[in-house]
Amino acid sequence: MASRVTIVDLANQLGVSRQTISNVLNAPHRVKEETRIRVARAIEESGYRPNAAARQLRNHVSKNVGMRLQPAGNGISGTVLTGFLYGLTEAAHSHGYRVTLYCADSDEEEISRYEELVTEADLDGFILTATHHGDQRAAWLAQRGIPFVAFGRPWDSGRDVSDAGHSWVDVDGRSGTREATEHLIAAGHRRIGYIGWPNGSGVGGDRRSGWLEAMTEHFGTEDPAPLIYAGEDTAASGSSGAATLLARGATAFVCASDSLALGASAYLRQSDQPALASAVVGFDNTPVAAAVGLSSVSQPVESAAAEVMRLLLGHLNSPTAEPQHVLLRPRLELRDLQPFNH
Amino acid sequence: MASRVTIVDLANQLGVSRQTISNVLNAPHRVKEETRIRVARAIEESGYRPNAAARQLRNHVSKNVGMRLQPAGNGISGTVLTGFLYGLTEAAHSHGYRVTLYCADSDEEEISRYEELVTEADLDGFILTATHHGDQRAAWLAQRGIPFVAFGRPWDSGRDVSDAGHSWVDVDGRSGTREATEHLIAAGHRRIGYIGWPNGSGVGGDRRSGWLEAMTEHFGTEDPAPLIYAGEDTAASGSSGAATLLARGATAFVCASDSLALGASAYLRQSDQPALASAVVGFDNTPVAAAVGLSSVSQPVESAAAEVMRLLLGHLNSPTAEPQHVLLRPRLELRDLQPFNH
DNA sequence: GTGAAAGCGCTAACAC
DNA sequence: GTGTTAGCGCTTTCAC
Repeated sequence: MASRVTIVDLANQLGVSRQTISNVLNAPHRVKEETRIRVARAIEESGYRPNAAARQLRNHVSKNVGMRLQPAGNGISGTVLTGFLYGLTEAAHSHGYRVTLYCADSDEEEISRYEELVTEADLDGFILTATHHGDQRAAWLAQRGIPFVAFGRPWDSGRDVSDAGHSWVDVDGRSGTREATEHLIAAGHRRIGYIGWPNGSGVGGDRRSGWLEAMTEHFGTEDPAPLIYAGEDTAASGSSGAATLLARGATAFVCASDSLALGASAYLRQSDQPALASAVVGFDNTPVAAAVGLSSVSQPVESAAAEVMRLLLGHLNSPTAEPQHVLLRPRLELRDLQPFNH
Repeated sequence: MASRVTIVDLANQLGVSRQTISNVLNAPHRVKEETRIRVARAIEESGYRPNAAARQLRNHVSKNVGMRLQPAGNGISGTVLTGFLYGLTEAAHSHGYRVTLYCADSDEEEISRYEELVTEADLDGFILTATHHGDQRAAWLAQRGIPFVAFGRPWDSGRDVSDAGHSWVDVDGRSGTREATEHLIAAGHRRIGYIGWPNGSGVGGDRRSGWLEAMTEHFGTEDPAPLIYAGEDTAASGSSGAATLLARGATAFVCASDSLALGASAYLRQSDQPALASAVVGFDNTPVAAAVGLSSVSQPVESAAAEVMRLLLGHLNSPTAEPQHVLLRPRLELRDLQPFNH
């Protein structure tokens, strides 16, 4: 038991009222400079820390924000989530906030968790992932004036609904695949294939559109359809994609994920044009990409987290703040392909 | 603002004292059955939730446990961490606890974070990862009687120091590679190679020993050294390992990681014995393994988290509880190798 | 600019 | 068994 020093101890010790200590901390301008310095120094030396519970009881503010953790497989998980969470925790800390985690199996359950966390633990705000148009959670929170920011644009059956009435931060997948495509164009490629997922996923469509944009811009009139392959998110599907598109004359490949890219590059390495294996770009810059030396579009997850926190603070500090949207540019991580199958 | 109903509202409404309400919640045996039921029902109907801050202020107990998030690359991260965190959050919730995250760049910084989180936010306990012998953090916490449990045995320059004076939960890597090896033996293999990391890492040594044990047990007298390959944790290194060991007559491969296994299987597929590619087993069952259809040893991270929480609760409820150690068996996830490079 | 009073919502201790 | 008293540590009035 560290003997906790309270505001009263400090006040007695300094011969001032506890209110003065409180003011030094919360409203420094109301205190005479001289007193302020004397008190501040004493706080420093004594190791006094204002008790969060007492503050929370008084203010109904916990300096805590909540984020739901999805079971593996749903929404973001793995490396991207880890990086985001790390960034979020750091950003929160640097603003005097903490991050509380919670789980839920459905949106309904998440809402009852909100109810619990807000009334019981006074959580100040939330970070949402995987929002969609007409999201019950967003509506529930908005209706009660509980601040929140989404990581990820709200998608609705493949369409981006950026005009949603709430703040969000996202990574611009389109810009990422566009940059990847342009990199390949600059390297002399002209027939660049796109290996992705079937229509319907917002993220998938977004990533595809960057490739499409670059291709259209540079090689305007050609029909892009023959250079597109869509399948499930596995390496096997990536291989099939590479095989299919190679047969159609593709010499380079932009992929919607590292799994697809892994399969594509593996296929190419053992094809009759193994050099093309290094003309494959993946997405998300997962550890696989690093392990095999695959170029990949890297999401700036920590910056995204910092932005999320920044917007959330805006809402926390002024409840009437307008929703804001931030779209971050990913970075193309270029690597030399490791000759890992020979 | 949801109109919060407090213990006083409820007491007035029911015509009992607030203490009775409190008793129904915290010491039901002291309340007459009839009253208890009446109060319990009213609690249910009114949606009353005891305020955490008030409770915390009174009890110096926050019903919150803390866990440090490591920046990507250090210690566990990615899928394993995500799964563990999810399991931890669920387990905590089911016992009425919440999980608070924090960051630190070093052990020293983590300790100052403890100080802050304990005195300021009344965190009740902590989960440690990557503990080692003579860990400052463990000593600091133990000295102050702050409950904690480690995920991972304390390793000291490659040696397991299971006798550490604190509770831990870990996954038995040895048992995992042993099972993988025995699976391959049962499939008719005899010369089974091990592709791992250089000596020095506790986890690496642990995983290697399972293979060694199984080999020694089944093929006693043979010198295992020629069947071992050690390199960095990349697919390229896995390929080199497979090439080297294949030349020495290996027909199957147990790997310390999925990255290594990925490289090994890719190498084998394009070797003159492509069928051997399916005689490769990885470790950690990451998304790569799933994507390429690689068999892999899977850590029961959610059970590990549940166990961590169970031990932590033990310490939370009785501060004098003896340290306990739990070693969990991983599971061999068998997959049919996808022909992803053709 | 500083101090005094009051109360946030809860529970341990005690009295009834 | 149930009610009363007191106080956890803090901050927002309001006097001074």
